[in-house]
Amino acid sequence: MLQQTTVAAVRNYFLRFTALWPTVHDLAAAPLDALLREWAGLGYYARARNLHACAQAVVEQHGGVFPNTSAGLQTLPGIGAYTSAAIAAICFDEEIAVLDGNLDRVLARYYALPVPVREAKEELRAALQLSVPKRSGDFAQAMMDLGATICAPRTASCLICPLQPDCLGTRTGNPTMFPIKPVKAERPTRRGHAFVMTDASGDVYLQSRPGKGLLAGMTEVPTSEWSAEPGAVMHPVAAEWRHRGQVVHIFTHFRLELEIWSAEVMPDELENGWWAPASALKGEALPTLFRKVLAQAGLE
DNA sequence: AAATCGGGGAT
DNA sequence: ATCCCAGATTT
Repeated sequence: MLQQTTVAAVRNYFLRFTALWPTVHDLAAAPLDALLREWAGLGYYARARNLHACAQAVVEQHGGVFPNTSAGLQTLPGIGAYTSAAIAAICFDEEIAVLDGNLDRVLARYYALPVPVREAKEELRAALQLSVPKRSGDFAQAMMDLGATICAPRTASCLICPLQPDCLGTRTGNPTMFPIKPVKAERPTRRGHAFVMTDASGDVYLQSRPGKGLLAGMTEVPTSEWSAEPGAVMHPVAAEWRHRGQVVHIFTHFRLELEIWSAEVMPDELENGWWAPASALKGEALPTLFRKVLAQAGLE
């Protein structure tokens, strides 16, 4: 859950998940749909699929016991270079370097790294590995906390930093210029229409998104294609459509502007999805985008 | 190597 | 408005 996500955002999700599924066996036995519903709103939904696949791999291929080495852990779905090293160091005292986003920044400053971190990741890892002590888990967490507090993204409190006086970034007089950021492509805008349909009793028409790609497997209301130029409105069924304004949503690599339409329709004209009472929307696997859409249409 | 994949808190 | 978060996987 914490991959690219702050503790504040994760907190309640973690508490909910561990209450619902206290053991790896519980998680492996749960239906994926249940995980996606509980994950809704947290983002990066591939993580929920990976978590489920990981639990099943641990149960089915490792007898319900996690591997106790970084190499073994990294074979599991969703557990990559950082997470495998973090678990191995913190849980099993493996003397391995743990690099998260904080360490990228701390090390880029410490070495006054003249290139973006991505171009020197393995060199940084090798350099940090030389400093890993016996208490590797404590060291990993201490270094991450140093990055989160003293060597923070916009503020470098060099006067109280224990890495002095060796930090080359501090010696440059401008440590916060590191890490050097790669030139970022500007975020394009995509536009489309979203259609919120209710039946005579007020139930809302929902459907599932495809199993791959953006918001894979999550719940949505029907939309048009999303494209650079706003297409003409093609309502899914004939009805008295009302324009309910616009929803703007920012994804990692594009900005989305959806025109919101609502109407009461005849239920038998729709087939692929299902009808949900407004009171049940809370429990659906609706990502934040579609919760915004429903709110804009006057539901939720 | 580059692109994909969410959402929100801090500034 | 911008940055970036206890990154992983696919292309």
